[in-house]
Order: sequence, then C-alpha cells, then structure tokens
Amino acid sequence: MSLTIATWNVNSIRIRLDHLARVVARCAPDVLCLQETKVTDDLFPTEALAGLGYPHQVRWGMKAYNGVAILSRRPLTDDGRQDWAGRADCRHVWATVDGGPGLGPIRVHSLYLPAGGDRPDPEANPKFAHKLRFLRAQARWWKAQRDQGPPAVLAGDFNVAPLESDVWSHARLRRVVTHTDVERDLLTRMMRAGGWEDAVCRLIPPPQPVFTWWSYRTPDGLTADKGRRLDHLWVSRGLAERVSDVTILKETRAWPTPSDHVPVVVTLA
DNA sequence: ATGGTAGACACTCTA
Repeated sequence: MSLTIATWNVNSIRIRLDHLARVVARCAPDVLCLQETKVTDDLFPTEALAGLGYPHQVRWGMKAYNGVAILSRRPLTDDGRQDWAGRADCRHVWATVDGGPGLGPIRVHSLYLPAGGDRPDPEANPKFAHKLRFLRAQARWWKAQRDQGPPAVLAGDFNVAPLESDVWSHARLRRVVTHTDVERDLLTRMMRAGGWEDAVCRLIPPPQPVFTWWSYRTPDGLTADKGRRLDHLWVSRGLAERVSDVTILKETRAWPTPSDHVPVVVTLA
C-alpha cells in the first residue's frame, strides 16, 4: 500500500481545472494540497473536482486572494483550519487521511505562507514583517505540536527557498525576498522545531537544484531555468523512511496559461 | 531604480 500526495499552488482553482485534470491523468495523487485557490467556498468547483476523482474535500477560501484546500480520493476526517499572525486570510487547513496498511492515519496540512512583498526590510515593508511574524508563529506552533497526534505531512507554498541550491543564482538572490538569510534561517528553524524532514531532499539530495516556481515576469525564465524552490513537502520523522518517490511536474509550467508554480508529488510506501 | 506578467475584480490589489 502507498499514498501519493501532491502540493500545488494553482493560482486560481477555477481557471486551472483543465490543468488539474491533466496533472491527475499524469500522476493520480491520492491527496492534493492546493494553495491560492482564490475563491470563496460557495463558488468552489466542488462537483468538477469530485468528477476528477476527488469527492472528499476540505476548502477554505476568500474572494480574490489566498485560499487553500485538500482534495482526496479517500475520506478525510478531523479537518481543521487556523488563522496566523493576527489575520483571517485562509492560509492553513488540515485533515486526516488513512494511508492504509503499514502507514495508518496521516494528518495532512495544506499551508500557504505570505509572499512578503518586494523589499526584504521589515521596517519599510509591512508585508515582509508579516511574513517573518508568520514564520516565527509557525515555529512556535510546530514545536508545541511535535510528536502529538498521528504522523503528519506539511505541504504547501512556503514562499521561501531555503538552500543555496534552491535558486538559480544564490549570489544574485541573496537580497531578494524568498531567499534572504533571515527567511532561510526562520524556515529552517520552523522545520527543526517541528521535527520535520524534507521529503524532496531525501530523494533528491542537495546540492542538486530543484525548482518549483518560475516567475511570470521573466520572459526567458523557464527556458533559462531561472527558477526557485518555493513549494515544499515535509514529513514527520516517522514517515521519512517511507518516502519512496518524488516527482516535480515541471512540464506543467510549459502548458498554455500555466500557474507559475508546478506540482510537487511525493509517494509514501 | 524600475518594470516585467498573471489573476481577480472592478481600477487597483497581490503575487
């Protein structure tokens, strides 16, 4: 028995339904963690996604911005949601899925961390200050949650590229939001506090570069491979040895009218 | 220092 979990920032679930169908045809994940759904729950495409094989859904969205969801082929139980850094902006949901014999129940989190604006200065840029507050709060939360409840998966768009090999040029991006020292340090702290292990790094060891995002604004960004690894899938310690496959679906970025992020797909066996 | 593209929504925001 195995469980395949994907995480993908779709940049609008309604405009990405066709791509979602193609992703499902490609890798048939059991569980899909989505970010930037950009839709309120009453307008969420529940039926269309059930028709793709995902009748079990947890979604939490708002108008125009943010929004997260978990779609599953198998029943979801004990679902929850939480606000962070003093804002009600639909960035974190979770639910428990049965991984089957040998895996048992697994709590899956879909998380969308703030992008942080343009200037990496918390004094001058309130969005960056918010991002740092969010990261610190996450580290505190996961430290308290550590070793509680079932084995867990934390997946999503974290908007931080923590390793030097997570960006196309470490030297040129060190002062760019997503790859500054303070963000990289806080994400590492959050990971250690929760006892998380990076499932992708487990099978694709650094410094092998892995990118999951290519900016819309860089015309040659994809062909020149000027990417960053902003999307992550972490597993709690008990699951680290179960990571049996990792796939980054880079091809989706070259499809017509793509999301700027691509799916990260991890199989636990 | 600036502007580049995309999505939502209603003209400007966020990424």
